[in-house]
Amino acid sequence: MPLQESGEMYLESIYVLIKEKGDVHAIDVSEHLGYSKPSVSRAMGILKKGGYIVVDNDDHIRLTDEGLKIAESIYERHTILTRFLMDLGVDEEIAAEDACKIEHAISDSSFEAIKKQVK
Amino acid sequence: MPLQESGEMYLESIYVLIKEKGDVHAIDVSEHLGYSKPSVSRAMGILKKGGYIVVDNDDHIRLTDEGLKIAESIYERHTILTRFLMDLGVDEEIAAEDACKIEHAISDSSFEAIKKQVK
DNA sequence: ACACTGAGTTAGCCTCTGCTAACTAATAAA
DNA sequence: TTTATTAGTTAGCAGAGGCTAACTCAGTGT
Repeated sequence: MPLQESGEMYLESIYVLIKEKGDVHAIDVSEHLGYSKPSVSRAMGILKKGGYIVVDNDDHIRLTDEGLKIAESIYERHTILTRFLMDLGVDEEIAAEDACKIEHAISDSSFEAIKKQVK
Repeated sequence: MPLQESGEMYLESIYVLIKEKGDVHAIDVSEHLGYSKPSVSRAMGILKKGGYIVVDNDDHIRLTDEGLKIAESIYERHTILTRFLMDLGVDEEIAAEDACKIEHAISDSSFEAIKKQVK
């Protein structure tokens, strides 16, 4: 089954945390997203089963190639959309919030069109 | 309780159908959105209870002032966002589809910023 | 050695929002 | 008149994705 919007959020979160601290546990994701531990635990189970992440014996969360590909693409959408809204004069915080909603929703063609605009 | 995203969709649909045909029944909403009759029936119950619509004895659906206010604002978002994406070169169909997702998600400030851009 | 803390999991609840099946009631057609 | 169609409703299922409560288990401190 294909990834839901929430799955993309979790992957993005993992990706960002790896960039920031190099080392991610479920608890970090939990704090980063403001979700409860069980919510994250279940989500990790789904991502594992889907082949998007791998969890080692020390509970380190790692992205698979597929997971990384998706996380990178969502993260790019996030940064570009945030920048785009900020360029239009929207406050950084609100821009990031809105980018977060849009990033999972729009088509490739709309995103590419906006991306061209930002450059 | 405040309106969910789906509630906004139904209101917008009712608004558009009133503009098109002047007269709306649940079955029209059902066909317009591609949802089953029971889904629409329940949604109408929720909108009624929330004071967004009124349904008369002949099952005509009518927007209340509050319902109209919201429907108009969503519809405006829809048209502006579609136009915006089309201005960037996105196909009309895809633009409308993406607008539909974005219109419920973004903040007023982001929308106003985009709106200024379109003018 | 025993108890506390922190992280992860399991079980199970809730809401939202789609769905089908099946009923009701009114109108149209044979 | 009896039947068929059309519209709306009721009952109940499914799955996504939050949540709390409570358990496990490892590492730390007294």
